[in-house]
Amino acid sequence: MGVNDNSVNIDINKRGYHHGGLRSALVEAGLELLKTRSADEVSLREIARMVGVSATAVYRHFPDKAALLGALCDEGGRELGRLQLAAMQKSGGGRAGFDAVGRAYVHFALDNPTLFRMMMTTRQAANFLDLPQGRDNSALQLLRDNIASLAPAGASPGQRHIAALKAWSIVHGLAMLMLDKQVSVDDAVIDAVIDSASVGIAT
Amino acid sequence: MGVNDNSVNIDINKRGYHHGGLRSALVEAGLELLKTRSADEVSLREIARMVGVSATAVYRHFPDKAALLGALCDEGGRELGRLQLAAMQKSGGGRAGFDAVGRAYVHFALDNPTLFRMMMTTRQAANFLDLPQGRDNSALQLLRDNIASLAPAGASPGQRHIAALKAWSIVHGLAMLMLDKQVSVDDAVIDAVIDSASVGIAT
DNA sequence: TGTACATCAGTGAACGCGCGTTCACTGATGTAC
DNA sequence: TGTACATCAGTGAACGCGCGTTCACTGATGTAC
Repeated sequence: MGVNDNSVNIDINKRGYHHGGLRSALVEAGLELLKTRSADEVSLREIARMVGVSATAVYRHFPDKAALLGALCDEGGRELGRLQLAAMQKSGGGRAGFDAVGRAYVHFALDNPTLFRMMMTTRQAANFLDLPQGRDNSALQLLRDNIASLAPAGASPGQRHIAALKAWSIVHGLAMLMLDKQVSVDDAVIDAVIDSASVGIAT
Repeated sequence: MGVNDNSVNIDINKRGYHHGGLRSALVEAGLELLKTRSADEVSLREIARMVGVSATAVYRHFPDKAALLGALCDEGGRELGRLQLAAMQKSGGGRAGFDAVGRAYVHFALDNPTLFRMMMTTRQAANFLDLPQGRDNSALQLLRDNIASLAPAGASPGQRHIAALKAWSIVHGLAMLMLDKQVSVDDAVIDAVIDSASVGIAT
């Protein structure tokens, strides 16, 4: 601002600008872009433009566009995990915990439409119902653990599996329907659906 | 096939070939293409190529690419409606009817991955829970009617609304998770989830 | 029945577009002696 | 402290790509007199 723009720009364009390297600046910008653009509108060039760097600079940090988008998905997965864990801890666990985790899931999707879609479409990460111990999918692990603890004592593994999948389907379906504007976004409705879902599970 | 390919081609290339006009041939080819291609791999040019016609010929029948894709969605909606109605009638209605309609929904999605996604993403048609009387969305109307008839006698309109949305979320979520390969496709699992969903509703 | 003209569904060449990616390069920083 | 060299993160020009769409056109069919 003002007279000294030149020197400012010079400072900025030194190494180590962007507080943590170009790589994380690109990821940050990418996540930002994904909030308002659909998947096919997300270009490597535009992400580079947002950061104020040439498109080719990206190739210093990622082998190709897919890798850049993959990094966005990774970051999204971590963020979702953090949000769900926080929601869980705040709620105190149990049925309230399940509700909180489900709500966090839906709200994350609504806050990050394209990122959420991309994570689901392109990541194999979340085949969590079939895995004994997901490594990095702590986000979804939480959901499963919750459901397991809520199911009636006499439930068979098969029944628990179906219950978990049903619960996941509810939050996932609700998120997608609202994302696609098939159902209008309404926090009270989200709460009510999730609440009625946990009734079904706990019974 | 064989010697007379020439005359065959000449016959084919007269007006009225393709049994019903170029328009429906394009729609047919488009639906076929959508079965194996993702949304951003679907090009107007390729659909035209499949039919054996120049890309510009498409503009005789549709103002632009979006209109062509819109026609595919319309056809998809009609097909889904037919399938759900047939499933419903075959099942005899009631809770079995709900299950059958839900199964038809999921199977349609799995059989038409990109089309289903497109219908959901780009069509406003299905905001059916908020509409008093959907005109052309008979497909989704069925689901709502079923749930209304299954809900307990004393249920309030608000409760029915939530129950309907929950049911829709379950089948939609299950379909999307399987479409995205987050959950492996398994008819028995589909049946079990939908069955456990209708227990929840009928109770 | 023949002729003149309008209509209509197709053709193929051409356009501009933004994209992902490659390339040879530059100039600042770090390191060895 | 100075010099020589390697490393590294960036630059900008250029590429080929398939795309949607436009354009002027062609030739067959339908219609009026």
